[in-house]
Amino acid sequence: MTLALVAQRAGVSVQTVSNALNSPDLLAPRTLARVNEALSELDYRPHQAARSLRTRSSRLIGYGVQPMPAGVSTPVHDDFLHALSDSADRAGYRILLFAASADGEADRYDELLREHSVDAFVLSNTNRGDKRPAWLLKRDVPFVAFGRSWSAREHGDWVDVDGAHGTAAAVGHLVAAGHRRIAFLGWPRGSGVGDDRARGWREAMREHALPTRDLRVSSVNDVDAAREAVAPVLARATAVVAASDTLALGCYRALRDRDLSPGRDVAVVGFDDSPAAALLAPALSSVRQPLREVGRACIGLLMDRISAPGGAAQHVLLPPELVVRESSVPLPPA
Amino acid sequence: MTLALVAQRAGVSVQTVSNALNSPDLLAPRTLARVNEALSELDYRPHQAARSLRTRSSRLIGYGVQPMPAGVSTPVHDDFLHALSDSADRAGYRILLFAASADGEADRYDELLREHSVDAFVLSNTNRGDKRPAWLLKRDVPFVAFGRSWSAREHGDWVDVDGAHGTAAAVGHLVAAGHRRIAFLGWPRGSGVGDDRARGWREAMREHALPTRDLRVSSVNDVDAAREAVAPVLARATAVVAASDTLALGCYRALRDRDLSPGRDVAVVGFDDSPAAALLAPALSSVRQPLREVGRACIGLLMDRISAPGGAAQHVLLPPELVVRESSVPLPPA
DNA sequence: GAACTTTTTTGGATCGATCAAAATTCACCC
DNA sequence: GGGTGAATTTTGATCGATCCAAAAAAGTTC
Repeated sequence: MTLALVAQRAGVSVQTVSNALNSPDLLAPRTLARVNEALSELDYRPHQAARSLRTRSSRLIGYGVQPMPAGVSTPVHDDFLHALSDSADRAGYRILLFAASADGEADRYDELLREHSVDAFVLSNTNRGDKRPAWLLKRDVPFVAFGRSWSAREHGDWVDVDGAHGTAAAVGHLVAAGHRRIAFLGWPRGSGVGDDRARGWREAMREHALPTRDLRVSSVNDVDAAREAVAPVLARATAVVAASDTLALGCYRALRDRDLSPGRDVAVVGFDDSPAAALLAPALSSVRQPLREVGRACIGLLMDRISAPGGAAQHVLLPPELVVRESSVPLPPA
Repeated sequence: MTLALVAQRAGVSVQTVSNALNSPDLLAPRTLARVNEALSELDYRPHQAARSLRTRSSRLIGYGVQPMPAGVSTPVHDDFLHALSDSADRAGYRILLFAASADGEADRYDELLREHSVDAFVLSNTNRGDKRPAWLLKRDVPFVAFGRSWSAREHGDWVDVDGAHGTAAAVGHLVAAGHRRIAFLGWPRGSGVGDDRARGWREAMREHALPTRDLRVSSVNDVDAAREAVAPVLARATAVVAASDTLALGCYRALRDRDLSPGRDVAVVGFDDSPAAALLAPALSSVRQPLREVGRACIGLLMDRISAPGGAAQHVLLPPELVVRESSVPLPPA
């Protein structure tokens, strides 16, 4: 099934069929109709390799999957991948998956570019000191990062979830439920994401004229570490906002240690809405990242970048959504 | 960076360089060395589109991501995707991700084939009555399914996890710990995966000369449904093997309802080793699917199929691994 | 109806690799 | 030294779509 066959069938030249596909406004209406008929009768699809060779564009977007460090549950990004593929499809692009090394080596990226296998990249898990953005920027390769580059000076396009907005929403919700002493269980200072979530809590507390003194504790992202870290603050607080569901679970454990019940005695709100959140007893309130929208926005920015390579960097900050469950509302009398 | 440039630098013809890459044994050692030098000095990579156009093979494998029905936690297949990309890479292939509709419509698959965008497919989530295998088989399109086709007659290649082996291992482990009345909490009969897991339990019980009568209960894959379904059997059993972690969690709830403690009073083993399993209190023993190996095997079968399109169908059944945690061993005295 | 635009169609070249077959080089022997 | 056959390298054509420039057709104007 080639253009030539379609052309023969429609009684026109190959170029005319190509025009019918790529710039239909060049054709006389009568001709266009005839070609379109042949096109759909033969159910024609252009041969991607041929098109790609000529136009020097693969219409493929690279996405590197990193090996999951055992135990760390990546915020299920199935949803994200689906949204990414779906939006890309609509824009006439597809996603090329490749195995990226955990440390963000650029080799794989370089290889794909030299092979002309991809036109652009979507990055995720961009951590502080990630060399990929600068590397791509220098080479004028279109890319978007899911996760802003916290290392300030760089300015590539990115889409991110407004963590501060999420923790602030959690505080707002708890305040409305009557809480005043709301603690924050976060990660050690220094991680962009963690500091951002902490900020949301701090600012929201200030806005409600509530004290934050002695209400912030930190722990690495591990259930037992969090359980120990949060213990001392439980005497002073009636609610805890955690920077992740794992930390929130540590908080559950610490409460149980003191024969207190999450939700009933102390309200708890997590972050990420991992699959486990809904399954816990009591079910954990958590802040859900709008992964579908993130995927959509990534493709949107990428298309802008591809069509206007020199344009100013764009940033999209999406608000997450607080999912209220049993852990932050009084349980109904059984 | 084209073959022509490399050829010029090495002082040979274009074809010679191509041969150096594709059939190096055709070249005289001296020439090969010279070409290789030029090749690596210029850091040459073949233009995929050009290669693909000529060889009529994209070296891309299609994988359709389905939209995740909300709430149902897909067995985190991040790991699977990484293994898939990694193994594909090693075989000189890459993964093309596309958004597939939930109901397994073939349109998208057809489109990709007509565009020559992919050479083969990896299917996952093949449920009973899935039309994709038959469709691909009829068209002689190479594919592998993750998950055997339970609908008997079809014979495409597949890789699957031996569910029966997993539940049998759970039974063996429980028997070794002294349990004799071991119940099975499964899904309603009729699902291939569920019946397989049930069979493993039944056969292992028989092998250990243990009774199964009145020890099997079923429920849909929902925590609260499972909680109710498992209740009656708890009086008769000292251990429960569940067909999924969700069901196992329902069992936890049912035990708590009766003031019993999972692990201490009644042992519980789940299936899938979802991220939540390790986080529960007590941590849930569960059967882990070897997703890395599954991914590797999928690519292996696919390569065989591509090189020998007419060969007999191959099947790979991988044993899962029982991960023992607190829920199935006596807790150490605190 | 000639001269000049504007619109539509055509032929030929091109992207960069591989295939098939021809041309060259090499080794060996009489 | 030339002939034979094998090993090695080169030439020319091709995959299928798009770009370019120019030809053909249609439409305007005087």
